[in-house]
Amino acid sequence: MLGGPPNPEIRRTLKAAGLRSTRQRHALASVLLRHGNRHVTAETLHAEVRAEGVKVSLATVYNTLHSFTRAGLLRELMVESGPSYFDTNTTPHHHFLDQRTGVLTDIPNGRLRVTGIPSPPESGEIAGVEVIVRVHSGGPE
Amino acid sequence: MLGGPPNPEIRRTLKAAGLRSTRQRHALASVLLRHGNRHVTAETLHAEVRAEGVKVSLATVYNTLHSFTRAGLLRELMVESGPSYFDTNTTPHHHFLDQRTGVLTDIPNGRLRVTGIPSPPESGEIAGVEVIVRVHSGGPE
DNA sequence: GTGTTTGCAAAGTGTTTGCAATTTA
DNA sequence: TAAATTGCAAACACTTTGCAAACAC
Repeated sequence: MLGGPPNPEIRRTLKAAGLRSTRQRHALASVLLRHGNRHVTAETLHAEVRAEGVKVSLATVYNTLHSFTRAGLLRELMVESGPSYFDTNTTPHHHFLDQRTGVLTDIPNGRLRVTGIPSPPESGEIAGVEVIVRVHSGGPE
Repeated sequence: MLGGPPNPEIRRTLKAAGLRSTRQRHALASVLLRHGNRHVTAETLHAEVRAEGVKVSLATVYNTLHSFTRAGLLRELMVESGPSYFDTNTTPHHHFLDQRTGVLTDIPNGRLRVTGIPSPPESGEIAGVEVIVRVHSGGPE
């Protein structure tokens, strides 16, 4: 399903990000951007492209995830110990973290507000605010 | 400064937490609880007790940090890739993270509010809300 | 004395890196 | 063909673990 000819739209996306369109990057971008918002780790993404028959090394998956992040195509989330997550939703938003399953879910940018932030120490500027709402779901009955 | 006789208050704290008062745990607790709120990693704490002349292995520091966390004496923060931080302030509060220096600072429990959290997926219950305010400070002139 | 804790070294995870071979533009 | 990218294996940072010796109660 992925060995075919390059998709011109993905090629354009990579170009626009200043990245050469290689077979590996194309396959990764294609999987990442195929559905809506996703939270992947290097391992899960690697498994996914390989399952489609594309040969990519794990090191390349790491490199590519970072390139994509630098290019603004992804956002990196360091939520727990364990692997980093990469979020295909790069707009400002926050997350639910299910403590039992480890699953991350977007909190849609909407009603959630953080107010009353005091001014930062060291005369610094606020670069971003991240909210994690830890949830414990009741497990399967 | 730390090789002396055990401090009875620290012994009591450990006892109350259901932990035997060993030389190592006593030294670690003593350093941790000496000043106000602190953010330590296993490495920084290890260096600190050893600088006081107490011999403790790094493995024991890790074990002890987790015991203390389980006992409610510390709170673990996983803020970035890199090492875990342990916070001696176990009351609900949030943090500034200086992106340049990596330094964590408490946001005192006060005006900061998170409002408009939608109900969690999977009929889960909210177990906690964590806010990280990323700050970029202007570096030393 | 008995069960707990320690320290070491080894193993484990997740990630990065050096570098030769390959590929892209 | 020049510059970028890949893949491998080795290195890396942080953390956990197995187990014998040491220790607290």
